[in-house]
Amino acid sequence: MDPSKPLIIQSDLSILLETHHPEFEMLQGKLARFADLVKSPEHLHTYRITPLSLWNAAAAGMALEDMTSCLQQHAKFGVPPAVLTLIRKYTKRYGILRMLHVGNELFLVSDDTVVFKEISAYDSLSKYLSDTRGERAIAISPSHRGILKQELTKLGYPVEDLAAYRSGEFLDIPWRDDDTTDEPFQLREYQKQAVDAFGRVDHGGSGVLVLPCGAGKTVIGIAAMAKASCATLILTSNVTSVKQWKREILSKTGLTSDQVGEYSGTSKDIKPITIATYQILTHRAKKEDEFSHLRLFSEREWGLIIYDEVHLLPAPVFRATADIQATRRLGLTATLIREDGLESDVFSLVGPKKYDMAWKQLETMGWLAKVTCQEVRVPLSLQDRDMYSASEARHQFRIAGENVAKLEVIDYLLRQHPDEPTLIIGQYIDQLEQISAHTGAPMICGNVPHEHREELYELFKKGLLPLLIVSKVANFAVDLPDAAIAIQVSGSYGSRQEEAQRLGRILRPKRNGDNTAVFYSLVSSDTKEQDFAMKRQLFLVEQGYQYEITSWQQEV
DNA sequence: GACAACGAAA
DNA sequence: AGGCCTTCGTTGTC
Repeated sequence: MDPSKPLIIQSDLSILLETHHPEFEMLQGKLARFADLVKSPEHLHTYRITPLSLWNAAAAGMALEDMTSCLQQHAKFGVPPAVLTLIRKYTKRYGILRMLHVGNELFLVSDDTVVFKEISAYDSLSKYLSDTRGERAIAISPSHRGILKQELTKLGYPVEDLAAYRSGEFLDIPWRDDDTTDEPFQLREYQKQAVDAFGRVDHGGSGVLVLPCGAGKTVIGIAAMAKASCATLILTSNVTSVKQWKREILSKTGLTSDQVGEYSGTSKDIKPITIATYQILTHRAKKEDEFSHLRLFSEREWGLIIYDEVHLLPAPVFRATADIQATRRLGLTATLIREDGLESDVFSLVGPKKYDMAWKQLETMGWLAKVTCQEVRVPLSLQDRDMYSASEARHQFRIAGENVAKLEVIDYLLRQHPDEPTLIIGQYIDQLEQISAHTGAPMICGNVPHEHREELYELFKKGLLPLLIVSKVANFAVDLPDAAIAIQVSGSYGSRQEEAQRLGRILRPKRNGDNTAVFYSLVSSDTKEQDFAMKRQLFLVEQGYQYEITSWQQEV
């Protein structure tokens, strides 16, 4: 026992980390690789180790000894033997079952005959596992490759999929020789590592790369495409992003515009490289209709499918993905967290985590700005306080979010940063209109035409407009210019992704000197909003951002 | 055939 | 639990 150590390991696989300990930051970085942060009050953070967090860590190349020794070296009261046993057991599970081809046949194999017996005992699996070939192999129908992995993962038996892929239609994708500059395009070191981690054939050909906003995920996707040299289907979250992929592909590779198609509401171009939105794949005119656009998956001999923002992948696309397991798949995301809990389907159907890069590490290397986070607690104004206590529970969150006392905090913060490009981001149109009227700055929400948006973006970029107020459009607008200050005035309940996305708006490296940016989150004190704010921050705290909490005192 | 306006879906 | 944004596909207009 050593009380000076910062970790307490509990037998339910939760870990407590003291935040004021000198080794806090180092351990935060390590734990994030194989455990999930579940609570982050000021003095003591709680992590939880789950089977899935261990499998993803193992798939990304983290050794069992790295995890256990990290715990053993820093545990105040030692590591309960039962915990070590469980970690070992779960981690080793990944790799016990493997899927592979022998000749043209697909097999589920294992050296562990006990595990084999265990899974055979499940009634729900028996229909996939009838064709046994001795004690260590079961022949699998190719059409069950996805559903079987999905089911086994849910039952606690992840499958390492080393089976072959179809090569798909060949397509030469050369990097463009750039005539206009002397500098040929170069992947950054970590981008190369990510592409290599994905491409390692001995580890299976599909998986997910986890990198922060602004790390260049598109470029990594293009590099993976170029390496695979095949017809590629790219799925992404919205039309702006479709256009962005197309632009990047045309500028970075030797492909011409007649080889790159957009599949969306307006055009249904299926080309060797085709870019589509998740929305069109899951579009139906009526609820009882079928998802007719899912046919896109088999309209061509795709050799690679890229799932951009894989944390947004909708359920019907999972189902379609289960059916195309012989096609290589690459998932790209800033976070494996889904607000709907379908993380295990990403793992089994798109693929395990192959590579991750911590946000703070990119910051240290200078690829991201140094962001300070501040939560400003604002007491409810008198009128809002009455309304808050008199309202039904389901209205209270909004009242707290729209607290008018936030206006004077905004004034104060704007005075603190007079010369820096600033975004105010919020959830409620009414509130944002009020702020717009109060500050005189323009607001962009859903019904502002794109043409007008672009004008405002342009002015903001040139520095002619110092302040821009944006609604939830900020969650989607790929082309929203970068700022140095972000003030979040309200948000959607406990969305960790939204918080990360908004912080992402100020991450791009700053040209002026110290490369710093500030993210403010305005929260009504002693309300529901305060509880949700903590939940929202979890992902960023896991990534090493510390929220400094200040209480707003009314100015006299 | 282009494009604005609208309702439905998620 | 609720609010907002986006996108699709259809209809109406020239």
